[in-house]
Amino acid sequence: MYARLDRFYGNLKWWPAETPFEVIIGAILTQNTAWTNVEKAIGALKREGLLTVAGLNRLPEMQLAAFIRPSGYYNQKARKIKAFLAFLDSCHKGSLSRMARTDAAILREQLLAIHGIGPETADCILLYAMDKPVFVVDAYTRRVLVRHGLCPADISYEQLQQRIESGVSRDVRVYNQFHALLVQVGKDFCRKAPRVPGALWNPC
DNA sequence: GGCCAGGACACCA
DNA sequence: TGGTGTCATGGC
Repeated sequence: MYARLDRFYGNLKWWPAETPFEVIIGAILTQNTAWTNVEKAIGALKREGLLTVAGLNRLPEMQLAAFIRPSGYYNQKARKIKAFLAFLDSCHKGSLSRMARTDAAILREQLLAIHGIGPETADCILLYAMDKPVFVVDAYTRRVLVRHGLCPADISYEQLQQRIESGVSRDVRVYNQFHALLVQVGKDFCRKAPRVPGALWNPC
């Protein structure tokens, strides 16, 4: 599947961000949200020169919420971003490069302990911002694999992650590209099933 | 006007 | 432990 998708789409060059910090903020903002809405929020922060650790640290939570309003759930997400910044400051002296030198398994546990960072967001940060070999499981990954009969629908996050990681090379570039490919093919051919029982949707 | 989008958490039985 | 409600905007 990886080889076929890679041939079909080519290098998708994920994550769409200019800096590791932008990856982290994007990972929080994209929770249950269309990426086009995240781009508006990221753009608003960039225009004001606020998309830096120092910039967001000095921005009050209420004002941050106003900037990221287009991404939806803006009050929740502003709180989550502030929670991450507090973690970065207390555990890694505010340094992303220092954070990146932390062992992947330990860092994952640290991230999961932060309010608003669950398995998928933590793994996005580990893979796309910290260059750790951790596969990101998301709604598209699950949907595409379930509809190909490659895993049961009720498989847990960690079980599905394990299954994929054991099937491809343990390589940051491969994990990066494979996740991007699954999202792309999911968007193109495997939309969410309609609520009406028995109704048809685009089969993969 | 309704559905959906690259989740996570609080609350309850 | 698992199910359900909540958070919210923008595009189709």
